[in-house]
Amino acid sequence: MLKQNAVRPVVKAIPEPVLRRLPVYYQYLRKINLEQSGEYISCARIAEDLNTLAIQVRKDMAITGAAGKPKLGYPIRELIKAIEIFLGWNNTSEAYLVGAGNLGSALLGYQGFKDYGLNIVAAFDASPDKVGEEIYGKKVLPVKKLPEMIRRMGIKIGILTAPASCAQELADIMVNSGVKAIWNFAPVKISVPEGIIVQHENLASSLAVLSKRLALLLAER
Amino acid sequence: MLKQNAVRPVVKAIPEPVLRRLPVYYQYLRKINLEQSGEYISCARIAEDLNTLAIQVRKDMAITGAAGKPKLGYPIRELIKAIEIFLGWNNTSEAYLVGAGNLGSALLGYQGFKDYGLNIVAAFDASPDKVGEEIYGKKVLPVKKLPEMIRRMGIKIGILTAPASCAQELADIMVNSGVKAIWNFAPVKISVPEGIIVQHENLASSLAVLSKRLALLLAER
DNA sequence: CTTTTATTGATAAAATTTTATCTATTAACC
DNA sequence: GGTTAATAGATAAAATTTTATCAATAAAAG
Repeated sequence: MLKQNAVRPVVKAIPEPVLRRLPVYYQYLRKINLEQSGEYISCARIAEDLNTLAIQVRKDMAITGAAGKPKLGYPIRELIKAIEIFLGWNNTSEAYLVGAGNLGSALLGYQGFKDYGLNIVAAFDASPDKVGEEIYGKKVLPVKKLPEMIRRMGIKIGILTAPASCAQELADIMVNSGVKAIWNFAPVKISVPEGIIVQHENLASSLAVLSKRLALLLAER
Repeated sequence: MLKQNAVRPVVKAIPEPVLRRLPVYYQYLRKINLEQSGEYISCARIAEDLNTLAIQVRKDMAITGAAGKPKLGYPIRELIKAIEIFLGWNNTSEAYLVGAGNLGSALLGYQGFKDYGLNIVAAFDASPDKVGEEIYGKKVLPVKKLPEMIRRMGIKIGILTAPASCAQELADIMVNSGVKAIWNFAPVKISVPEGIIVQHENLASSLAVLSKRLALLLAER
């Protein structure tokens, strides 16, 4: 009999702060890779440019498995590759976007996602006005067809940009049809069964950090 | 002579995770306040609904200064008010948005900001096509006028939704004209003088967390 | 009016994350 | 080729954040 507990954490949980920093390095390194000719880059340099600490950069890189050389630093392209592979951005995942409003349209038009291995295949909306339209080359389909399409295409990622009032309902539909991860832009918490991932994107959270810092700054006299 | 160091941290630095959670409570509490009739709500209930831990909720609430009553919980409306005041969302700040592209337009159209004390007064863009337009009732002005307008209106917050390639340049303009905080949606790190706040909103960071979790989930067989 | 119980608030422990220090490696220089 | 210096990698310490425990309080019940 196999000891399940001993086997499970082969894939050690990655600290969220690390995961959030990796894309920052990634964007930076790709830029550097285009701009400069050198093959290698040091932690110190990365840290300076991104104003953080060299040690943190080194630790973060260690997590992706990237290896550097003493006196030289990390090979830039390998570093990029390592992050890409680590995050699973090397092979594209297809996603449906649900809710073709302002924000939804903006996301449909965002070219950057392909760099992150995300391909938004189509959009869905409840409004008859929007259905049939094309937004940045992506078809807008009726929500009614969502379950069938998720199943047929084996879609695992849903991007939820619908109003708060229907977010839960749409999340349920997605989950029941086989979606495993929901990127939730609606400003409400949505409940999902265990084993389903919800990544809540909350502009307000970010704004809160800014607001409070600004308030403190301005209060300093 | 006053000891500056002793005086400075009257306003204790607030942990960022706490700041990021407060808006989640805020959104939740406002919803609860409309939906249910009870005056009070307990940590346990909040924690259950938001699936987190009661202790964490209590700690977070303590930071805002909100006080609860044994056996009853927290007065809902006071809690909402406490968060609002704590984050400085009770009095509105005016902001300019720079870069009226897809994302910029989406933000201009987002009604929620007024709940967070943020009022986007106008947009600026470099493209002559966009200048003169109105987006969701907000005028799009030429970037050339940005410095003057920031000064004249005493704007402290800039929302940067321009392409990566001109982000730094626009940030410099804003800072030089008096902006104290930049909410940066461009996928590049921008450098600012000390004392200026940059809040970097990186979709890729959020996506990274989702990607990795999904990869781990699917790898679990 | 006393007892019970749910709940906050305070204090303490544990876990995690960040930062520092030290060691080993290797390219560049002499 | 040996020496120096820059840099990654490993280990350890510090700081922060989360979670647990316990004590105090006051509403509700008897």
